[in-house]
Amino acid sequence: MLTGLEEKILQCITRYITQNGRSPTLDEIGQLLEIRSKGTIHRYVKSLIDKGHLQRSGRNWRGLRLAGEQNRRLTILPLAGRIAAGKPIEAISEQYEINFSEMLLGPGRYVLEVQGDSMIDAGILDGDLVIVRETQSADNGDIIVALIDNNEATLKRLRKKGNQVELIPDNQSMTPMVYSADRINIQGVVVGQARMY
Amino acid sequence: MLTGLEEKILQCITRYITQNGRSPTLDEIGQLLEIRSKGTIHRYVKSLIDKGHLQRSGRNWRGLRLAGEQNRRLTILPLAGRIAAGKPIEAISEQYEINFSEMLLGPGRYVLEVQGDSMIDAGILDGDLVIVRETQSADNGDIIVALIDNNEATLKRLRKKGNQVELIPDNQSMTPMVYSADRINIQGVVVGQARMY
DNA sequence: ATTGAAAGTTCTCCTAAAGTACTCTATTAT
DNA sequence: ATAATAGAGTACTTTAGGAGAACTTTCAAT
Repeated sequence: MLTGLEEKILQCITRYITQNGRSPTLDEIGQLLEIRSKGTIHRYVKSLIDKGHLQRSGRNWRGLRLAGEQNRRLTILPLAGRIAAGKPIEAISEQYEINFSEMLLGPGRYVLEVQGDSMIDAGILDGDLVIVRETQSADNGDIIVALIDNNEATLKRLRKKGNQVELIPDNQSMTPMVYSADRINIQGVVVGQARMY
Repeated sequence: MLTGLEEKILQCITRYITQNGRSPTLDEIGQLLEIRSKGTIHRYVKSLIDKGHLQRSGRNWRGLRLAGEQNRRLTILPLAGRIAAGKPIEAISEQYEINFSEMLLGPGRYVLEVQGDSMIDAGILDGDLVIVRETQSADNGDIIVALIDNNEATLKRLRKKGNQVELIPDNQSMTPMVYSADRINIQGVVVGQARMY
């Protein structure tokens, strides 16, 4: 069981690591928590290590690590709230976090850079990255990487119709194409999309 | 676990190699990092080699190579190629990788969930996540989180016009709004966007 | 093949910053 | 009253990072 201060310090360290990618020094913890004495901080950090919530890697400075499962938090960002036009940011209660590792770290994931506007109405623009999960099967409505006649690859939304397969571009100016099922090879389904500015 | 300088040197070498196709000399690293003593550089390059992040190929000059990137793999995915409607996937030469950590792990990053369609033409849809870097300043054309009259928060594209600030929705059905600069508070700029299916 | 400049290696010395180990004190709940 | 919690502070040890001298190795120009 953690005492109040231990709890505060652990939260502080977790937050610092997710934001800065490395652990804080004792003094930095002290500054954030407005505690002047690093001896005090050290005492509680030590007890957190003893209790198994933290690890010290070697004797380096900034060598604190979260123990156990919390290592994966590297790809977690704080979800600060929702933003809508014309309203204040709606703060999300408590510390809700958004974890990108599900999207990124599963097996068989790879990234494709999208060329062209065929999925523009789905918010997938020219130059965007899509994260694809390798699979041979997909459901209606999934956005898939399809290989046509073992020749052309394309990114489209899937609709199966009996023995036929419809590949639907999310772009009003383009028309769906229908193929017999044996001409289409599903290579993967899109599980995520990202863009960097 | 890398120390601050080790991290800096590793980044410096990585950048140099990607830009110039060969590794830098110790002195060049020193110049880039403003460290006069190549003995110091050598010490840390050596420890990076010992830790498995770098390799030395033979004893040539400029013989450094990047090695085991396990640490960074968390946010790195293979970039398999480009995909365009109607064409085979254009394989990307060599093993190019896409690193999400720049976008995700910088200081002061947080995530907002977008509500509404005001940025739909920029490919930011209702429900998308935007990764925001906290800052008070932004450039024209940046997508920013703006606080209006310390009251309403909104996600818009920025255009400064002298003493006035224009907040432009990327949505044809909505009109830009103009404010005097002192009513607008920039809270951050959007550095990334992501969507999970 | 020789040679000299450039690059890499090894070493010592130094300082500032960070971590550790204490003691002393105050507050609070049982 | 006592134990647990929390804070301040002092003294000490260890580590990170930097400078630079002296040395060896590599490589290209002669």
